[in-house]
Amino acid sequence: AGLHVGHPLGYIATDIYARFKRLKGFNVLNPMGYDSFGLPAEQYAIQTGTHPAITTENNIARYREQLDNIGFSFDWSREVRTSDPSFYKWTQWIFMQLFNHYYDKTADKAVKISDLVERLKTEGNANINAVCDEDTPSVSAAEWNAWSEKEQQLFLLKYRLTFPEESFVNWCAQLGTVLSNDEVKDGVSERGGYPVERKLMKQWSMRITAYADRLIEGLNHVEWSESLKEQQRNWIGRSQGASVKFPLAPLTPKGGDTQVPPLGAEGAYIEVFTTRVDTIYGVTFMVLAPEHEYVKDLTTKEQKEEIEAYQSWAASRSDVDRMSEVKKVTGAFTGSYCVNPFNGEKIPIYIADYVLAGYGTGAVMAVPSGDQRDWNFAKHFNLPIISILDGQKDIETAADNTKEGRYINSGIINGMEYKEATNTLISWLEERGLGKGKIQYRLRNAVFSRQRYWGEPVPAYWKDGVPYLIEESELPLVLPKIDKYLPTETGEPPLGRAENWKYSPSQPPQKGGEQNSPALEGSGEAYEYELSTMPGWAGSSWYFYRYMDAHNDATFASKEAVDYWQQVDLYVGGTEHAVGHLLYSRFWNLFMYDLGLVPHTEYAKKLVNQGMIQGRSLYLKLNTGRRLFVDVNLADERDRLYRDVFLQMIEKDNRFEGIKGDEVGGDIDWEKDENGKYYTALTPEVEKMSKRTLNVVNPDDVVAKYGADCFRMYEMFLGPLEDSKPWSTTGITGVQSFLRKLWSLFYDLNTGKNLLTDGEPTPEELKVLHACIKKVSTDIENFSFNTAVSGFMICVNELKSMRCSKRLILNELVVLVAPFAPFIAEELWEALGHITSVLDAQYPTHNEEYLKESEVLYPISINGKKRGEYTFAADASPADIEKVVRAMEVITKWSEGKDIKKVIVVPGRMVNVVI
RNA sequence: GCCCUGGUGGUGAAAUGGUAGACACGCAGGACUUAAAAUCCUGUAGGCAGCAAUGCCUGUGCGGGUUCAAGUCCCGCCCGGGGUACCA
Repeated sequence: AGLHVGHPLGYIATDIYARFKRLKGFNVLNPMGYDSFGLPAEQYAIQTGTHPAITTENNIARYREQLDNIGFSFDWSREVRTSDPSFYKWTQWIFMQLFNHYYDKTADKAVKISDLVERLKTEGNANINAVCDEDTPSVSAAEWNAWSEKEQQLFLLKYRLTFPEESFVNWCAQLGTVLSNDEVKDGVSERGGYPVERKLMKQWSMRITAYADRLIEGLNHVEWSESLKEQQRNWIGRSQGASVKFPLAPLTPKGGDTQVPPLGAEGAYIEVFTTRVDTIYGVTFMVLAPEHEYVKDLTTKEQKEEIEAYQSWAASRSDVDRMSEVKKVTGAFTGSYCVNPFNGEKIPIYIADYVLAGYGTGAVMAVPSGDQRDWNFAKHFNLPIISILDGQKDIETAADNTKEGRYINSGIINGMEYKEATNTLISWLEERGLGKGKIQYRLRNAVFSRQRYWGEPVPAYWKDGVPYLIEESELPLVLPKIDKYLPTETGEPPLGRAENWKYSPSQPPQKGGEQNSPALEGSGEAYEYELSTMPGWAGSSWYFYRYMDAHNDATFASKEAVDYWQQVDLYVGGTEHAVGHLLYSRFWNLFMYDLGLVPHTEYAKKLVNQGMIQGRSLYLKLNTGRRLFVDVNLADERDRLYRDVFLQMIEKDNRFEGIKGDEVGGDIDWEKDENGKYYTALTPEVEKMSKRTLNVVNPDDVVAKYGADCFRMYEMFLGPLEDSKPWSTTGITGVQSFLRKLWSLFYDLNTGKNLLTDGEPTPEELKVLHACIKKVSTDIENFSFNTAVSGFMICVNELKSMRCSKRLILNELVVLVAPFAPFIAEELWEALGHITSVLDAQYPTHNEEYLKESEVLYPISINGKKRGEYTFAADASPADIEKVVRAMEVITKWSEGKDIKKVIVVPGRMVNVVI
């Protein structure tokens, strides 16, 4: 449907900034491109059979028209499209690099997998300190060398930065794709409302967790909003603590009849993760998640009924339920016990849904004296609460999570303070193999497969159950043609429909243009390509580098180009990308940095989150209680819908089928206006602009009515860029009349006569101009565009009241306005007699001399010596001056021997002396 | 619950710790006009006093505090928006 007025907000801001910097003499790269893979075009293809590439092409043409209408200074020669093979060639290339590297913790960077292979050959993996799968076994050089090719390759997958693995996904059979948690609402897909099931699938995964620490650390070096950085930190969720094994007390009697060997046997244990191992002597019970795998075997006969009832109740509760009932304590006793390894205390084991199966080990050691949730639980189930710190408050009324004080009732750490105690306990655990210091992250590896058509093909094929990459020289691996954009009958992704979608080492795929792989005539081996495609975030994770060298066919961007442009100085986008795109792209950037491909650990120096422009939608409330959105353009300015308009509308709109609106007394209450015409009052609501709510405002319409300059300035004038605000044109006349006033400095609006004069500017005129230069420049640098617009208004109003049409003044003013209102600036620039474009002008700098407030300077004598000058406002009254002079006498007396740097006097206030 | 944000006129909003409400909308009054539109001018936080110029008082969600001086900084609350994971 095209862009709405909310979309250009950020583009206008960056365009103003780009033009401003260009006028200041910088070489500015202000690009635009399209992240053009994705589900909408694919859904449309499924419905209509139109190839997504065609839909994409049409939409881009539409966007381009709208963008051109607003006067952006984008460098279109650098335009990128993520769905273009010449672009995704490099997305695939980066994927291959990820496959060919692993994360070496000692070097703290990505290292070639071939280096790993060399080491495995000679020393096995005993000394390899790398990020890898949890279940990676140790292997000696001899074992490695004895392995088959397949065994070796499967082993290497445990290290590669991208690798296939079996994982649970939200599978929606009707959409034929995997959905994110976000796309699933109440067990059905958000789009279409189809059922969603948990299904185990082989998915490509990205080992982003390898970069968790560096992703956190890097946040300290970028100018991003605190809230955004905080969101990323929380998403990565680093917590430092320890894992502790609690041996199980002998089971008496055993409840379940399944056999999980470790349970009840010698050495069986429950492992927990804790950030407060120092409180371990305060542990009085253990809580497992209801879904914990041990629960069944831990439950005694007597408790079986209660536990099972609790488990099924917990399973029925949604996350929303769990969160809204934070204060209600629930749980059940399993009947079993474990043992505190430090003091041998017998600890009862409970289950409760405040412990989540998906985080840590799904088990918590409960310390009611130090944790409020544990405390509530202990009170509810009448469990003991032991104080373990002498600094702790009264633990009979509430828990106290302090770390202050010395430990009591705490065995080997009695008398110690926090740090020493923690270290002592961890060493104790590590010596006995009962636990260790551990850092836990919330961040999970990122699933990198989509069972869709409209995405980048993964440049890999399968041979004997092992994935191999195609040759780099064979890139791009172009999407094949398929007959329908749906999964195959056997449940394979859409690419499974492509004919001859196979890799043949002897006959590599042809390059350029959409095609299937060559027909595999006669001889030669052929292997199945990977059938899933890459997710939407693949192309968007590195595209900013492509702008630097958009047409390079030899590399993603030449070294010269990357060295020249370095990094993104200013990145404007919405907060919705906080933990998706903005995290993945930082991850890829760090990886590319490790490979020496890019010069910075962070690719975006400054990031600004623009707010959302919301729409005002209108509801029609029917007498039946139904609420229907009505196109905002059909209502009048008082939000009234007239009956004649309504009757026309319902003919075209099938949502109104069966609704009686053509007579009084039908489903709608009609009222008569002053002229006797029937209308009904609509109810307004503010929300996101969307097709569904029929509240979309097209920038083309605003531009047609007020002009692009006015539209640009008004969007800026609405308020701070970061704020969300509803769209409304009520104030646009203010900007419109500003532009008219600006014009009227050059031409008489009635006669069209040129008013320009050649006189020398007066000090007053210079002051007005230079105040404007100063204000507007600093406002742009601070991204305060709304106040910059105010600055223009003040300036023009003052020049107008001075009747100043002097070329020397207006010349500068036009350049100042040019970033905001490029069209009118160009015309006025020409009116001033310039033959070049205003784009080639130089941005003026202000001169403080012209901004001085006063004419009267009073020397101030301190300790008998002249120490400086004091400036009075020009309109200061003699009485005020006298007051100050008297004050200065007092100061002089008081300041003997002190070094006075500055004296500030505010009328009606105290005198401020800076020493 | 936790994290991040924000709370200022009728409205959108301004204010490096220094005369709160710039600028704009809206509204009211006036000028021009046969009239209207357009345009221009004046006024516009609240209260009290005054014929008036003007003067005084109160005001930035609530309660405290720091400071010569607080919308701004600190502490404790209340409410809105965004995020989230009851994360041990």
